Amino acid sequence: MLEFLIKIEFGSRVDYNFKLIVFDANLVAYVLKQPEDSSFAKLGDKMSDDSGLGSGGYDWNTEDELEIESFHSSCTTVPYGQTSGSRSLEENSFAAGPSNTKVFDSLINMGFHPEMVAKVIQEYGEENEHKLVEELLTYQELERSSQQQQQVEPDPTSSEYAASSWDDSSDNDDSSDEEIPKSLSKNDNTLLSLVKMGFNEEEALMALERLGPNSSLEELVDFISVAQLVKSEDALLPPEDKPQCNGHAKPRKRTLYESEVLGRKKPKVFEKRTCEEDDEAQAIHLPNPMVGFGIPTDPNSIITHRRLPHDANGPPYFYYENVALTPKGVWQTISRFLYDVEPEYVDSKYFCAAARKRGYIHNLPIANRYPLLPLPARTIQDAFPLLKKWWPSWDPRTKLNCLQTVHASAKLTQRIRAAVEQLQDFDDPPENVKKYVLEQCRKWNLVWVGKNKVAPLEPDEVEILLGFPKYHTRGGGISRTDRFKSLGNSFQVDTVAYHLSVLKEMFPDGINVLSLFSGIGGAEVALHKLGVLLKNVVSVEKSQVNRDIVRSWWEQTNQKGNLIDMDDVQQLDADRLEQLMSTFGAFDLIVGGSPCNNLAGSNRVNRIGLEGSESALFYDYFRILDLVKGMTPRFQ
DNA sequence: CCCACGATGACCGTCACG
DNA sequence: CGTGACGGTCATCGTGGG
Repeated sequence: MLEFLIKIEFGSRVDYNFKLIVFDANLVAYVLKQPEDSSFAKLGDKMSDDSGLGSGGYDWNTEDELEIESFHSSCTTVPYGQTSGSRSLEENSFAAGPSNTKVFDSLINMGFHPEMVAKVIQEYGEENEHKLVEELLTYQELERSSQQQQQVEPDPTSSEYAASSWDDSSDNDDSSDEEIPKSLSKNDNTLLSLVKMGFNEEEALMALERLGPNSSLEELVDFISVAQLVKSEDALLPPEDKPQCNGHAKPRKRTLYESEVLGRKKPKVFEKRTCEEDDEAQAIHLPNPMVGFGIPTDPNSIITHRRLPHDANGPPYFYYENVALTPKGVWQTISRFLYDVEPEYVDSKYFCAAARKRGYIHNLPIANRYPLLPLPARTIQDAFPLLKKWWPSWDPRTKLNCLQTVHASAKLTQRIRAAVEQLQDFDDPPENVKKYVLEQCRKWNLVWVGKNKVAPLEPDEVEILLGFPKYHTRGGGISRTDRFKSLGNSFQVDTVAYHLSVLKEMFPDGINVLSLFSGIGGAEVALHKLGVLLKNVVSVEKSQVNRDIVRSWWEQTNQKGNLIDMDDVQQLDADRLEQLMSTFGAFDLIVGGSPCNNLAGSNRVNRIGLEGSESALFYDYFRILDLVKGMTPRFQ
């Protein structure tokens, strides 16, 4: 079966090639002059450095992209599969090069195909991982859109099988995951031979994958030669045909690919990303005021209709959350993974007395939302009436800032007391004292708890602000520090409940929930408060204390359904999901907020973006969501 | 009006230590 | 387990210049 596909694929590839014939005499000359140079990568790097513009701006990887594209949509049956099998492939293909396996590993862990990862690393180097992710996403988009195209208008000569093979096997990736790398690892020697012959290992690898494990060395050499020729063909595009892109090389090949190969409507993503300026222009910017598609307290703010990208539609419904203020580009990446759904940015200060700026990406309907009742107090003074007595007139705060995992030290509150005690007139302090005190109060979310006294909030108070039952996190062996930590990492229940409220009417008999990174169960509490019956909840949470909290809440609220908890998202693979779904049926909702450690502004140590060790768990959310999405039709 | 510039403020945190 | 020390990025806003 695999061989059959590959052969057809090869045919289709040749079709593509002929659409792209443009010769680059310079490049051909260069290649010929250096027949012993085994690494075309050098050339590629050199070229892409001064990239895009001018006569030297040869776009080395144009053909690679086609290769990836066509290979991926046909041979590989798991779009973003991540397997141990891929490892061997990765190691083999990189053994010869000076590769940073950390970067490679991390990209593989995000679920990208090793082949694609190898390509982009070669093209862009390893230092800018974010860039690499962007590129990989771009490839994925391309793949997705062409896959759709194929489904809509199958091409009898080349590509109809692609859609069907993909569809048929998207549910059981096990077979394919193993199949491809196995066959490749059997060809280590062949690969080695090709590299020794002076071929770039990537090209060799590509050829091997293309022609199958049983192809002869001659065939492979032939294939690579043709590939090289075609690469060079692409390079002679007249410069004026190349969009001017601020010195960045890649965009041209996309437009080329779209117009020449796809020849059909351009995927939105590529239009957006044609030039750097467009990147800027379409950068997701935060709404002001940050009310998302509306808040219950301002009917004028409410939008009841939006258009979801086709791929985004359920089942299952999904709901993803993370901090709104991330390093640049993070939400673009998240959004592109999550089927290009536009984030809904909401500040929970419109739901409670504390700010909490978060982005939510979900495919839920947005009409007829309703809030939990009673509405929580939305000012500090209403939420904590006892504080009013001590609140100075010159502290204008009515809302708290974001509730975090840490709180102010006793020493700081002591310093503030000292500063305030010295005042001759408490109600009218000098400007510098006022400024210092207010600054610290805002920074640490301090409240006035007595004469000259400020203090951080207690965990019980944080629970209330976040919409949890009082003492939700108290007792059962959890320390005060851990309470702050768990609460600081949690959902604001009222905000999430408002978004999830549409489920109540849709699922009168209850829902099955897959809750990833559950924490202290913000989503579960929200659903329960909404009166949505929880039939089966599979909850994945690393922290034991958090799992205990959820379990204890589950028992305390006399839930009739099942709570299955797990400690590691990595355990949740296709097999496990298959097992769960065949026991309970399909999941109706996949909810989760992945760790923000490497994104949050409070992190001074390693706020390194989505590829950070914690925040990269987002890719597991996506991986699992995408798996479930593929499996769901069978369990409906 | 537009743009550049600086000031201001907010931020689901990490680490070593006792 | 509690404590206390540790900046930088990013968005917004006001200002002054063209």
